[in-house]
Amino acid sequence: MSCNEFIPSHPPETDGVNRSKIEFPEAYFISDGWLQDGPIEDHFAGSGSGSGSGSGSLLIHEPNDNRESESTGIGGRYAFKTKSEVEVLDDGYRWRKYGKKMVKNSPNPRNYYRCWKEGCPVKKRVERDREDPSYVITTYEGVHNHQRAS
DNA sequence: CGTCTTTGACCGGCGC
DNA sequence: GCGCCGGTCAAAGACG
Repeated sequence: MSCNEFIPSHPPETDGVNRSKIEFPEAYFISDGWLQDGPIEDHFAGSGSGSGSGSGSLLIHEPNDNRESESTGIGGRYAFKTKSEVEVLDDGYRWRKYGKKMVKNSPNPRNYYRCWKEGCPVKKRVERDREDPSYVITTYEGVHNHQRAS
């Protein structure tokens, strides 16, 4: 509960644009890679290591522009690696923690959050970096169906 | 009193 | 067919 500058409650609505830029101290975005057991570091290493650490901005990349998922209820997936101590920051959306799970790949537990709003298919998954506890990997799934309500 | 958090257990899916 | 893992839900408890 110290540095709570900003938290991407959800990726910016990319209307036709599958690319957005957000001000962030230090964060990396995972594209289609997705968070799985292993490739995580690979993606981070490739995205951050190559362009240098902490450039100052976060580049959001939309893996698939197919909105077909709407039928299923899921919009898209977004993963962020941020240097933060807190995962739950109220930036306009409320998140309700609905589960904690220990992943074999990480000595740290994984937290599951869901949009507090009813009818909001948005889900959030937060996990601490395996080698950098100071870093948190936040994964957003879906798009908000309602306006930001606080 | 209300709200939100936390833990455990359960279920489903997938792999071998 | 069985095992494993991830994911979700529920209830209780704690705190403000």
